[in-house]
Amino acid sequence: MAPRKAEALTKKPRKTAATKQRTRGRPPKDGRAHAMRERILDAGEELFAEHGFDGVTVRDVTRKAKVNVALAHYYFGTMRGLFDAIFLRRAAILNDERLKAIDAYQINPGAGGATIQGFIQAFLDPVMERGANGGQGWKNYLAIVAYVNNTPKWGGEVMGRYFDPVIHRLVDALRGIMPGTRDDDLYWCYQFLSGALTLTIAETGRIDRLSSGACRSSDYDAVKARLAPFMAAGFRAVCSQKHRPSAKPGAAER
Amino acid sequence: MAPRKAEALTKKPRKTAATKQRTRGRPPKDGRAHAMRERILDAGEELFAEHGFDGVTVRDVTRKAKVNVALAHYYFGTMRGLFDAIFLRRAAILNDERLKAIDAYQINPGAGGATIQGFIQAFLDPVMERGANGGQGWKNYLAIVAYVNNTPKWGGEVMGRYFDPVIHRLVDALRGIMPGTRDDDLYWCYQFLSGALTLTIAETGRIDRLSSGACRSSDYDAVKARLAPFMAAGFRAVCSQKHRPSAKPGAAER
DNA sequence: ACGATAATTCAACAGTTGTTTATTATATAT
DNA sequence: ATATATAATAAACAACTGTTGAATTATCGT
Repeated sequence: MAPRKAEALTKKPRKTAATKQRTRGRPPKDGRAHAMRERILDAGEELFAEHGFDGVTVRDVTRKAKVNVALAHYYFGTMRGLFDAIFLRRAAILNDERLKAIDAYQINPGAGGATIQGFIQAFLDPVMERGANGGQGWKNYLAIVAYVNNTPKWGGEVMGRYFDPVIHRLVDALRGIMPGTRDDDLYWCYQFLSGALTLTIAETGRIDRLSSGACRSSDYDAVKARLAPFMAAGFRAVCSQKHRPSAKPGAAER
Repeated sequence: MAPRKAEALTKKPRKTAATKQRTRGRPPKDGRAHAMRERILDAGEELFAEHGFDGVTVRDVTRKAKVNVALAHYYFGTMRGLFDAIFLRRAAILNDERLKAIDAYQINPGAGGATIQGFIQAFLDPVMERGANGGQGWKNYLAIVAYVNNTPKWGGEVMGRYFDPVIHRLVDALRGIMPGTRDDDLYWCYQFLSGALTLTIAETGRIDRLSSGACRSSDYDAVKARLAPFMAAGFRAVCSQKHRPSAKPGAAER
């Protein structure tokens, strides 16, 4: 590996007098308790969002947080522990909002009753809201969720532990208004929805270049206006076709 | 880092006589030239598919390929060079097939003329075919494509360099049979398609658990039967709505 | 037959890695 | 006031990292 930093070494601040610079020991409290712990979480969130788990070192994180390396292990034990803490910090908040949004829609779906698109919109809205107006911290967090969801090593287990309840809530609601739909149809459709959402919150910048500027990865308003209608139509197309005798695909379309 | 291997050291094979084990130097040719070069590519493909770029070391690759570390640098210069070589090896094949599939469909779309679903199916078919019947090598490669597409660091540049032509070909074809469609609608819809496809070829195993076994990540036949109809319906729903005066989403549905 | 070239391993390099232990300073409970 | 718990840094650890240069053996062009 190539050397990363080449700085002139600073002269060691011998504690003669005058300055009395404290460099070790517990700091005097200044309002915020656990301030450094959260600095570590924020720095890690930013770095993991950009480089993934394996692309980040503990020292990268503590350097960005302006904190000693050992402090990360003091609070989180291992690097994996740090990652999990970052993942957990916002997961509960987001999942709670999503469950409530689906419940609220089911209780009061507005005129005409509940629709597929309505449930999907409820499922998506909290994510869109955080992505659009939650600040950089939430953007970074969503990028981490995208990373985890797409990583074979973790996509199975880690995502499931935290996100499954909301997803089952959505699938159940959709099954309720599309009676007789097969489970495999429902879950495959959910996967298509999940993939589209995942790539969106990853904000890779790919669509920006691909569309020559017609779209911007960060434009959550544009996504919000299109994703739910798109997905609802997809669910309807796949789940309504009565394909018991394995009907050839491509029969009825356009 | 925890120690990785703890093996009893083998006794050094002093070249007295009899065995005459050659351990260094150019090997006598036995049919296959560049056999070791391809062993490195295969080993890297498998490892990068599972762990991503940063989760793999050159030594991991050469160990799996049963080859000396230095040989990887002899052939590929840097680790990044190795990754690029792996990415490139199958990219040309796949893209060529996809371009031909779209062309073939446009020339002879069958009774009733070309459809949205038809073009999407042509775009997807080569991927589905390789994923279903291409063997483990192609599965690993597709997982790498998924990894690159979802990684902010590379999703923008690397993917574009190799995959853009096929995508523009698809988008142009779709614009042709949906005249007047706005470019942002088209490209956002493509992103939804791309995300769904990406998560599928990542084969994370998530849907297996989520669906309690109703779906299997590796079941490309199931995907093939559902993805194109789903996406075609989504494109139609988003691209046909004449939303010049920014029509409220959720107005006409179900 | 022979020199050049290609393909491979060996051995080392300097820097980085996750983690641990020792040390220091403040806060808090008694 | 004093002991204990908390929050932080400093320094070290052994293992691992990407990469390079030298050594070794086979093939190929002449």
